[in-house]
Amino acid sequence: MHLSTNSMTIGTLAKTCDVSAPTIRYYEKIALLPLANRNASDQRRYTASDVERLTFIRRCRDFGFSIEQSRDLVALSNSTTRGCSHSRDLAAERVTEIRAKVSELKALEKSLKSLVQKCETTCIDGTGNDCASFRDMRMPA
Amino acid sequence: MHLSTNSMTIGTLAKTCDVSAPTIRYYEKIALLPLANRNASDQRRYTASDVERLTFIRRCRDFGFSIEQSRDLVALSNSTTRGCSHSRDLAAERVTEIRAKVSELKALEKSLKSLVQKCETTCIDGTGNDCASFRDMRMPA
DNA sequence: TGTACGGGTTAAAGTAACTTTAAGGGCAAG
DNA sequence: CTTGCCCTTAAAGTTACTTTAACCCGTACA
Repeated sequence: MHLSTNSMTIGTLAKTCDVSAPTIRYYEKIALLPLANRNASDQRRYTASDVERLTFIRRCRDFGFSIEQSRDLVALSNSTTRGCSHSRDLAAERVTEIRAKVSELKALEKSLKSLVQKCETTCIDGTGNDCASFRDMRMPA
Repeated sequence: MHLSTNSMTIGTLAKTCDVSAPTIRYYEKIALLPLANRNASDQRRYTASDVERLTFIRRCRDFGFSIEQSRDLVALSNSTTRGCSHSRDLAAERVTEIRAKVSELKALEKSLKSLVQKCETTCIDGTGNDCASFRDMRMPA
């Protein structure tokens, strides 16, 4: 596999940035990535700047930003005239959301653990109908 | 609103169990709920046992079980012959998944916070291109 | 009596963010 | 020369619903 940084195949770009080739085509279709250059056989060829852009997008997605938010962030990160304070604010918002999600999940973990606990202490050999956990889960608010 | 527990409308069931009416119809379509009884005007009518079943499903979903897992759990919870150990195991698995998700999110929170931090200390008034955070995010692995 | 309102009904399309499938072309190695 | 891997496209599938369009029904009010 020849990986001259100046004309990577989609497969190479995919491996380099750790996304799938269909996802790259999908990103192109929704214009998150620009239309790729093509070689004589009409195959997409990519360069180092594509690696950078896709890596940036991948990071955004890893950070939990939506496609549309990632699109904004790409635009902001390429802007020479606008500051990055908007991006900073977006990131700060994400931090808040993530904190909320973490507490939510912790509460959920606790509930589930007590469900398991109850199941273990009250109905190890019982039937579903007798299971205390199930009984409680069928009770409306 | 007459809410004789013996013939609730879909709207009443929805409110009681805190799910939307379209969702109830959807659950019926995918056979997570049985075909509802109809009144003379062909409208769905529900009873207390429907409230129990839907509440149970709602709980499963709140616990983060997929529709298919919830379907299993409903079947298990209604079984008179099979124990609930399988459900207990499913719940225990969820706990593990949730723990992993929590650590993941915490790590993410940390990264994002340092991103915000960097942005604040190095480029409050800079352009996107100069922003240290952006620069780093474009660097492949 | 008429009509406006707040329910209910259906099927179908939209959503996010891809993944999977089908059906095919190109090219290098064995 | 054929096997195998990579590439191409468009379209359908996925999850768990939500939204929309177009309609029916019973009742409360003027």
